[in-house]
Amino acid sequence: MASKSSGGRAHLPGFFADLVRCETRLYNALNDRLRERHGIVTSQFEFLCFLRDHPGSRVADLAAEFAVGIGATSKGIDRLEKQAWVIRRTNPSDRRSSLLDLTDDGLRLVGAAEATFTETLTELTAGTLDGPSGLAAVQALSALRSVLERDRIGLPTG
Amino acid sequence: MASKSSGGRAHLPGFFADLVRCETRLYNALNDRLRERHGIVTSQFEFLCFLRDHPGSRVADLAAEFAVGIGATSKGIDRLEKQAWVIRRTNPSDRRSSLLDLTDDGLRLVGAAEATFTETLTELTAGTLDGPSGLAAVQALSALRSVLERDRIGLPTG
DNA sequence: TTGACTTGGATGCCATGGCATCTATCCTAA
DNA sequence: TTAGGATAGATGCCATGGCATCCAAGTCAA
Repeated sequence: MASKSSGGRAHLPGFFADLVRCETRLYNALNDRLRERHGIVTSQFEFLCFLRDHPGSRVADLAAEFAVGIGATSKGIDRLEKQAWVIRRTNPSDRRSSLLDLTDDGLRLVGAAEATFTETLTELTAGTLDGPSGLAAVQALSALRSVLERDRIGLPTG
Repeated sequence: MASKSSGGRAHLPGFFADLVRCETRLYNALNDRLRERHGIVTSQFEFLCFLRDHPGSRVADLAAEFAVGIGATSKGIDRLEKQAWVIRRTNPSDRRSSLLDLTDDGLRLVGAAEATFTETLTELTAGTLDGPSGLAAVQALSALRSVLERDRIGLPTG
């Protein structure tokens, strides 16, 4: 009662539980579909999308975007490169790093996978995010994400 | 334009990205705090909370709740049992399964960890979930979770 | 009762991520 | 120029989760 907005605080634990459960189940369901239709999983789809939208990124850029470790990111790119969806180009202005780009195959793949992704997500969330409350949810999560990124919250060590 | 509520559909991919990024970073940050102060990670905290609130649950109940595989759940309980925070009691009415309960140590642990958990979460989300828009977000995620659970979306195989 | 089938969950193998470590490269100051 | 430190990221070890498999126990029909 004494603190302002204490009404919101009270269900923070519930909010977190819902957040994690939604994420887990959507991620699992998208994994199934993407694997079945395109032979990739959601994390790979996200890497490919990012590289399409940010060509010439470095491993560290992906790691920061997705809040995963550098090592894991490097290994993830290894796997995408092994499939010839991504190429590492030596960075001409800093030979410690590489610049990452999609191959033509990678570009085709991400286009096809994106259709599956959007379609599946639409189907899974049908109805529940329409309307003003859904819009508010979308905006609130976006705001929360911005704050977490600004404060560099939850970045793994390496 | 032709479809109703198409305005919401358009940013579904963005919504998903924000959802996953928030989840990842909050989970990472909570892991750090809980590990440092109590020697557990967030997934263990969640298991312990569930067992406190649902004593006598079976492995399958936890698996369903958290949308993880039975095998992974069994191994997670192994680890909690090894620390003497949880005990398996043979189920008198079905000897294939065990009933799970917190020990006194487990009960003390979950109480202490809960304070850290709520405090950290409050700190990390400070401001962004207050107000009517935040409340709507909380409710929308809760509704989405209900639908995903009702339709058994995203449950792993084993 | 018993034999076929189902179910709960324990276990093993593999893939992935965190973290520590290592190397190559870059930067800075003397 | 070069020595000391910082940085990018590749690699190795370990922990965890998915999935397949296996076994014990339950169910049901004949």
